[in-house]
Amino acid sequence: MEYNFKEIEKRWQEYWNANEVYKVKEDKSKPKYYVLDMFPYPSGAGLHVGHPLGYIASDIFSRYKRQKGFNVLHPMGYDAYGLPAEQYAIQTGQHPAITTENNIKRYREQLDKIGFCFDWSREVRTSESDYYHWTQWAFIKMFNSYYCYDTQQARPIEELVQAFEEVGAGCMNVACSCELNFTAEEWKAMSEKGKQEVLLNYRIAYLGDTMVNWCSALGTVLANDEVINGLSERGGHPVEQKMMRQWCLRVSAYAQRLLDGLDTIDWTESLKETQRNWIGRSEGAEMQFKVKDSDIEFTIFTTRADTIFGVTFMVLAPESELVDQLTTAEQKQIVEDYKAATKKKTERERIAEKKISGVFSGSYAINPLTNEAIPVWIADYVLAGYGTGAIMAVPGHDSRDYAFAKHFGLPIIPLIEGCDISEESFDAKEGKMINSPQPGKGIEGGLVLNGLEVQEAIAKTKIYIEEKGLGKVKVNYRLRDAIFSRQRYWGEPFPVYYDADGLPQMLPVDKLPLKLPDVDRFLPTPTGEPPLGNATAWAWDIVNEEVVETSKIDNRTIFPLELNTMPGFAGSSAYYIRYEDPHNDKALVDKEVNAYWQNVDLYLGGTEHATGHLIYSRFWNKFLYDLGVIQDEEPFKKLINQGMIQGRSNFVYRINGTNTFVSLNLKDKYEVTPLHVDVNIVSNDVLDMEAFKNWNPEYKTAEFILEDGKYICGWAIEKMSKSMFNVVNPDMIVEKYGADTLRLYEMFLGPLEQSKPWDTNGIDGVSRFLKKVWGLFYGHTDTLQVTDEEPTAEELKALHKVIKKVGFDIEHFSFNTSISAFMICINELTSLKCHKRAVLEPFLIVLAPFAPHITEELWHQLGNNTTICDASWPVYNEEYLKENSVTYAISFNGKTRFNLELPADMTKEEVEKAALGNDNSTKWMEGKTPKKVIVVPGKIVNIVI
RNA sequence: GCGGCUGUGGUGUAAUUGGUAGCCACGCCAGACUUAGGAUCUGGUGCCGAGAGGCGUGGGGGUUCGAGUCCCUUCAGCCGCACCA
Repeated sequence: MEYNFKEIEKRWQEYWNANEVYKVKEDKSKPKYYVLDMFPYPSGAGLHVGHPLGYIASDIFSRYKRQKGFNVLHPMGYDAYGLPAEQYAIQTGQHPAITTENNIKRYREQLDKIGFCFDWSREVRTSESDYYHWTQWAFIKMFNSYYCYDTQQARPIEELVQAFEEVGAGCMNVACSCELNFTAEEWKAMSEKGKQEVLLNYRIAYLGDTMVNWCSALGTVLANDEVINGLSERGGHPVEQKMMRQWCLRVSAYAQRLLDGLDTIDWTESLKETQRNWIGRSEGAEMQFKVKDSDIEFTIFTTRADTIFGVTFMVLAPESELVDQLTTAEQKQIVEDYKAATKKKTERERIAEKKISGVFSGSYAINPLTNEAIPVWIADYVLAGYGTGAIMAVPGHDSRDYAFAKHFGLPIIPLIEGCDISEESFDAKEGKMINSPQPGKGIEGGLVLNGLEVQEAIAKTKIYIEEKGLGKVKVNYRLRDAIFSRQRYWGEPFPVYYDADGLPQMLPVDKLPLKLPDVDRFLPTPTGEPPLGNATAWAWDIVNEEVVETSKIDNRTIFPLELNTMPGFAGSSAYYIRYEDPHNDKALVDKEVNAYWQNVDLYLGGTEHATGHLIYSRFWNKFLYDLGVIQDEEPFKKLINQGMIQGRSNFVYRINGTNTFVSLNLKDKYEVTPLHVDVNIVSNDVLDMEAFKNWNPEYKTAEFILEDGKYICGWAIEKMSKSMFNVVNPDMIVEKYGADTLRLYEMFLGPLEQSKPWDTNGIDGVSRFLKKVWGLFYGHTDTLQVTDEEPTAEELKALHKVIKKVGFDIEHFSFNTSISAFMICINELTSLKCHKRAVLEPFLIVLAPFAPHITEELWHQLGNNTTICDASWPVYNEEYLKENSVTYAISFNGKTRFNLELPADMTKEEVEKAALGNDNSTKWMEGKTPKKVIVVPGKIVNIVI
């Protein structure tokens, strides 16, 4: 009987669906385990073989955990809002909801074929209103919260208002956009509008004027992580900096917690490091510098407070507000020109140019420690967005300041003993300080750093400036607030309207969800408003508390709704929580349900989300934790990044000017052009010539120069993409080899976390293996090959070896080696014909879930009435593995010379004796007596002569 | 520039975590069965050497009886951050 995977897989797929085998409920009698995959964006191209890699791994792990007695939550859903569907809509007029629906259908079909154990009853889609209801709800909560640094958590905004009424803003240690200082009286004197404007500086979701990444090609702003080297991540369009009023999330308030949290989670070091870089904590000090002959004072940030005596000039970012204040009349023209020139350049150009430029402002600042006057320059190498947009320049010990000083002939002072600054600055934070000014000479206090190590000097200077009130210790973060508005249609609408004062107001939460309205065109309105401006039914009737059609309104108080939509990361930030309680219409998640499922135990997905989704999601989660909605501060306990599957392209070589193609190893004899050929008509690099002729009319008349009667194609590793004809579709593999083969092969390809090219060439190995498994049960007959014989000791040993190894490897996410181990086991068990075969079933269920159909009959013969899916992992018994003999490697002076098989229960002394007392040893010892004999039990005996 | 990761046969990889390097596969070679083979089965396959034997985990050095594994150094590749003060 043939191994008929098509029939087997179809039958099981139907069985699973009909019986809802993988549906899970909270079950307090079992420990929970939560396995999550990063949900896919359902693109029009469907899945290629790279997509299921992580899903297969998580599926194996889920099935394993389930067999180990855990109640496993393993859901799946769709990140359904996003740009591609909208771009497609703009081009074709097809509504994104329709394309998305179609794509999801296709995805589901493909996923089902591969045989995953997802609980589809918990499916979520970010574009469904009962899902984004809770995205909008969280946004409102963020709007109504501020961040308190003292308690390190989000607090209700009412508390802040109360504090303002009682003590004003002076001594509040809270996160805000710009530091404000007002008394309780001043606060009370403000108008309601004024108060609201002030509060926007504190809210966690706030409307603020910020420099944004504006991408005119996409017609929207983008978050920092969506911009790579000055180009948009999607589409690669240029991005410019622009000041715009946008919704933002105060992610920066959580910087320290996002950093600290990394130490509590089990992620790869490289990913944590990427996040640390992105958060970019730096400890330093802020110092005030007075401007000579003026009342103006400005603040700089430095991590090298110890270099204060080496400051020879100051630099302001051209965008800094101080520039206008500090520019003297005679420098005005030159400064204006410089500002204009800088503005014209994109950030990308500025970085790429690497040309030193800058102008003198005409003003001088006073070094607060030496009272010396130092020139203030304006240069674009200082960024407005980081720190205070102003620096003290220490050319002796900072390479950028050094280059600037050399270029403009400014003085350079060395501050560290023995450093050579004739060619370059000395940036290292090590060495003994020199060149502190002598105390007394009219210098206040007198800070002397001479002789101190750099680190000591930094600490001493910080203390000094705090004591003297010259500045304060400050921690700076690179992490910016997230810009949360997109001028796009296909996203979550904001639950926001604007009142008569133009102030943003939240919709009442009981009116959520605010549904995305229909529009007939997806481009911005003629007046330049976002696409939602095309909706006729898009205003808020405050009296009747409803969304109304503006065209039908007469004499009612209505206010315009926000026309921006939320960005992609809004919907993906808390989806894991929603899976726990997907149909709850009272809350994001029920508290008790959340207390049971908690956070994600294992999260699988690609590294590409390191600075996007994985930061936002942690932020969002921490915010919900602060609210008390969920019980865990971190969303994902363990994270595994599966590697990318690259494409393996094939080439044919056309002799120039002909329609003749020459095989790979003969091509050097001709002038040829390599051409991509569809990998699906190539097998083991051998071209199917008939298929090639039919592939493209151009090649209908193709002729071939063969080697050994075959046409051998060349190959290269490239990104998997349509244009390179190297896309391998999982459906085709399933069709040809079966889903179990696909699953096993994807795992067998190599370590999960490594990127690797897809190469269908090796798939025959696992395909043969599964046929062998089949043969193990059926032999060459149609009847099940089973006897009642007890298994032999050898068979039991093979079985228990594999129980141990496969279990261990799965727990360590080493799926390739666990499959290898299983293959060895099957090879060893070919003779096993007894009922113990049933023990193999758990392995099959975990690694190749359709295959247990093979033993379905056997299962019932054995009197089991549970479903095979409930099988439990076999109990490992060390006893069967015990060896009765051990092979020792006998070495002389560290060189192994022969092996010796000895009984396993020998003592060290007995082994030593046996090792020395044989002919081989006598030969190698050449009559000498051993100086030392080292016995490693069960492994090696080294005899030192 | 700073930080992280990775280097093993013709190929993908493995190594009980310091113990006979190359498991399991692909490919290749030989054989068997076949009208046929892109089917199946059996055996072989790190490199050099006719052989005994020697050499082998990017290179160099070290620790150790013993190193792919630990330490130092160097080279190559991939990834993240980057006029971040």
